Amino acid sequence: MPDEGGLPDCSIAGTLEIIGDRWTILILRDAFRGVRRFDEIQQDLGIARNVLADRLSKLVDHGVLEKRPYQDRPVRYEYRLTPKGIDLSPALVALMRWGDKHLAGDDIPTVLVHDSCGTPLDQTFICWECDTTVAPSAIRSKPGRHRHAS
Amino acid sequence: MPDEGGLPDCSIAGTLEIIGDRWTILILRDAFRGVRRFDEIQQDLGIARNVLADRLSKLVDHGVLEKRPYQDRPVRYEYRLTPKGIDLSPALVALMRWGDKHLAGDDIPTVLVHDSCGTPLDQTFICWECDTTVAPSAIRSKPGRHRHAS
DNA sequence: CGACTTCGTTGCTTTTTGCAACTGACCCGG
DNA sequence: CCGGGTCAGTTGCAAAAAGCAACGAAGTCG
Repeated sequence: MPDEGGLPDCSIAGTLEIIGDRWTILILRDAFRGVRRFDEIQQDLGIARNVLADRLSKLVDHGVLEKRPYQDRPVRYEYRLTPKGIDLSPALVALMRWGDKHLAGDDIPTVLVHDSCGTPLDQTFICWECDTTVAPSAIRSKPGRHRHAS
Repeated sequence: MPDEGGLPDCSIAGTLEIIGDRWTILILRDAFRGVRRFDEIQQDLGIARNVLADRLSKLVDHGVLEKRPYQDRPVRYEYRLTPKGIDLSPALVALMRWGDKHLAGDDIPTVLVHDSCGTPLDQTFICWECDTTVAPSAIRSKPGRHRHAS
């Protein structure tokens, strides 16, 4: 993707520069699921090996994944989510939930539940001031701190 | 992307088949921001015209966008989000928030606020049983193989 | 009529992917 | 110590997708 001329006017664009291609989000999903080794990921996704190598190294460069040895005798590496990577979970979950609602039909592959009580979770917006959940229609967007107008 | 054999084992994969390419999410972001006409989108994103035409028609095919005339005398069309498309907002917001936190530094381009009180919003998981927000670390995923009445 | 606008399509070039074979480091059994 | 196996990539080449610029259609305006 061509550089948009310095800082993106929208954080979505910036985020997509890092994870916005056909495979990267799937690689991250695997990382969340515990699929962390090169061959494992490759087989799970059916991604070309060279492309996988490229995506992994970019994710490491961006600090989303971390490459670390998981055994010594033959040194083998795995790719683990960093805290920065783990912070992507709401995004992955949002994509999953959209697929559940609009694509999956009868067969919802995975449900997220509250660890302690087992209840399926909801993902929402919250206004701490009003102490209430906020529907998408009640959201307004405001320009943030000092930046040239669009 | 090759069909993964009928049922994706994960709704993320299914969702990405529809919106998981370099431009589509940006097109949707524009739709949310009110950028809805062909030339407007094309200029805003710098996307190639043929690619834009292709993405728009695919989004219409999938029922995420809707093509409708916005004037008659010369018939002109715009692309509007359907309810299905609007349902993607949590995903877009999650991507935006990640960019805000990890990429933008001091300079947060856009802030989402509660329409009625102006307070910045939070995006969280909620357990209605416990009536509490749930941190990502307290989320467990469960296979959801069977019908979960809609 | 010719110029201008909006929304694309067509043809061609460049970039990115996909594929399969190959390297290299290490282990193990015989 | 030799051949086979595993894991983590790399290399070279073909195929698919994206980028670019020019062209067209359908309508309005002057």
